[in-house]
Amino acid sequence: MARRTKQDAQATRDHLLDTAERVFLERGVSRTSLHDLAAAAGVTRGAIYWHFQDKADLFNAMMNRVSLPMEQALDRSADPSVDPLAQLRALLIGVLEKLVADPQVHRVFEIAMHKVEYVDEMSEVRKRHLAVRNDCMANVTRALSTAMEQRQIAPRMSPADAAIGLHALIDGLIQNWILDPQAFDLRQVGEQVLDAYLRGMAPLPSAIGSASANSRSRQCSRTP
Amino acid sequence: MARRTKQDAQATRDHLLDTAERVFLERGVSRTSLHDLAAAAGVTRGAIYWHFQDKADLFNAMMNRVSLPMEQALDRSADPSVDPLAQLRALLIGVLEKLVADPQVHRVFEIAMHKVEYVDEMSEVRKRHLAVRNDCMANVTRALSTAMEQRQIAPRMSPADAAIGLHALIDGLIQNWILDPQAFDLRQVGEQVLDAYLRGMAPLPSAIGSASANSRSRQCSRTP
DNA sequence: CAGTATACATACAATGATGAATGTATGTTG
DNA sequence: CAACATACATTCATCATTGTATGTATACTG
Repeated sequence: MARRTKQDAQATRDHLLDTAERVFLERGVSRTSLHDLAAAAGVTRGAIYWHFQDKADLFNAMMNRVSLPMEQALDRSADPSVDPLAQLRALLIGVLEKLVADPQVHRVFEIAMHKVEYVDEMSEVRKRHLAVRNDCMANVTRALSTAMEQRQIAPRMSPADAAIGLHALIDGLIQNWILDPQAFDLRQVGEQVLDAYLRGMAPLPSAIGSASANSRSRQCSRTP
Repeated sequence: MARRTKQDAQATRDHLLDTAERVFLERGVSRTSLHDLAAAAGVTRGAIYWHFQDKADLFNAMMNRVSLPMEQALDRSADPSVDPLAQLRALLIGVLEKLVADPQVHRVFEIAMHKVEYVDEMSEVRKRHLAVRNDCMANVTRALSTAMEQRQIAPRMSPADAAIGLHALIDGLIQNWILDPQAFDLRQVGEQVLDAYLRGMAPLPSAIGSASANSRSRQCSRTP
């Protein structure tokens, strides 16, 4: 075969990444040779080496297809002015919904969690994971800080620690759901569990007279 | 070299597993050849093939060295009679403490989470993980059920769902701590976060007159 | 104190993965 | 339309890994 048009080349590249999602999910990243990938995509290794430097480069491209949009989405929705807790809640539930609704996100998350070893060239992926997490945690911490100022949550623990817990809760839910999606309804159970945690951070209703603003953390039945 | 005494053989086996923990952590499971392992342990592949069928068998043995004791510990401490919530709390915090205190547990957890791909022969490890989780979840669900009967927690959600959340919370904390142990104090933050979640499951204090038994979930300052 | 099973080491054959080098037909540009 | 860059395919040499088969010295057993 010979040179195709640029659109064709882009299609080949996309198709390679789609195929990588499938094959990585099946056989794991390290057990998948570039020959396997090429064969599954109906091309030869030459095509892969044309579009990507090596397997790690291809893997990063595959991850970025889903992680970049999600990061942008997270950064866009930062408006800490009114009802930060409700915003945070909506945002986190939105992540769970995305995971359930978008099979590509599901696939890539499962690969990142169970089908790759974070060593050598993949350890930079882990660093990136850490960076994304820290960024996310900073956002959540900021939101919780504002929520605390507005007396939506009580100052039992620092916003940073509360954010760690919130992040761990969502992370753990996703982790467990990926491990066995049949086990429970991520969206519904996630909402219940998330509300329980938020309720636990709310001020004591017995101190109703003390706080100025609202003390409810459950005007939450939005985002169906 | 030739035949050693039985104690020597057992020592060789243990040393192989110790070495596997180190090398798997460094290079990942699939990128570690049995030659690498043998060399790192100061033996040849013959020794490995004598003690284990293959790499998967060795990996399972390595996992079982820490998972079997933990399972037994979990099963032993099932006494749902008095204050099930406090018992559950102590048990979960005990897990976090174990993780912080025992570097071997730390290593093996990190391997299981970030240094192995759950495919092919390793997929049975994943099944085992699922089985252990289900067993654990059953225990937690039972404890929460009892707690609900004793009005320690409110019937907002099913004990099973609440257990999912609790497990996710601990899982997520561990996951995040393994990812970056410097980021926070697993023991202390874990306790705070766990208490927040439990508080969120408690009955509303406004309904104090309705419940018969105790409504406190925080006589918790045991297990230092 | 032989004989046997044990606890490894060594050697071997088969397979498979990698990266680079090269070939080639075709779009694209001037 | 010529010249060049592109988008792959093909080939090759090298190295790594695996499982097994065999060797061997020693601990244990009767």
